[in-house]
Amino acid sequence: MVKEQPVLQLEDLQHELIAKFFHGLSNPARFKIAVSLLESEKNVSQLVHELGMKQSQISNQLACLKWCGYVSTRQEGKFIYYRITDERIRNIIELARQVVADNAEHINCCTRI
Amino acid sequence: MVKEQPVLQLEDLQHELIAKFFHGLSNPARFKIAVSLLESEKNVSQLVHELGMKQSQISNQLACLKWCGYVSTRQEGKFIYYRITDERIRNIIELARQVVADNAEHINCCTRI
DNA sequence: TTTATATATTATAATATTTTAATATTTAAT
DNA sequence: ATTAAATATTAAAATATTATAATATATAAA
Repeated sequence: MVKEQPVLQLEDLQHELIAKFFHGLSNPARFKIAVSLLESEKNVSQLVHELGMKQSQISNQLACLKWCGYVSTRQEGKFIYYRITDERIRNIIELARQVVADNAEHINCCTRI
Repeated sequence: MVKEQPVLQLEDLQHELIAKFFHGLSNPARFKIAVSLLESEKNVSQLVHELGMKQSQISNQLACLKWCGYVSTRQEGKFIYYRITDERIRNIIELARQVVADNAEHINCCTRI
């Protein structure tokens, strides 16, 4: 009666982690940064210009993505280049793109999210 | 000079839709509901008991998931059964589970998300 | 060693999301 | 027709997230 509790808690924790993982990709700014970095590694200034967002937002969202392991960095002089750490991110985004393509209207008009 | 603008805007919109799609799975309650429904279709009461959440939360999150096309329903008397609409959701979650398994520490300790 | 440029950090105001309680609606059984 | 059970909706308080401006830090060039 008590024995299964720890397993359930672990599973619960795992689910919360995965939800948190999705949360990383759930913000439009972060998502666009991730998609852009899938193309090639880029430094902060390049992202600022390409995406037209404020530098502080790009930096903040990059910090978030890095902290969660989505992206890694390398320094080259003054510049810091960001790249996608795990190529499986590409697969996940591609799958999501397909699902969304078939459900765009639904998702677009949803006002509860 | 002006010609490419609409394409960029469309792509931007598409990215926002995909981010919104991820947002659907980014809430622990919604994510646990989705995972549970992958196992089999379930009615609201069953989810309430299984997940130990308030009925109004389950209903609200189900409405959200339904609105966005993640789940569909069928009625059987007083009961409304929910099921996952698109099996590709399963693949996306499975991929995410793998990535998270290799990055659990990172994601877990992330305080910026 | 100043200065300029690139990036990071912090604080905060604005906004969005989540949870909950209360209430409404729907359906089936009495 | 009433009642009870299942589900949905609403509104509001609590909480979390986001965007921005201001500031700090780090690096390289002058």
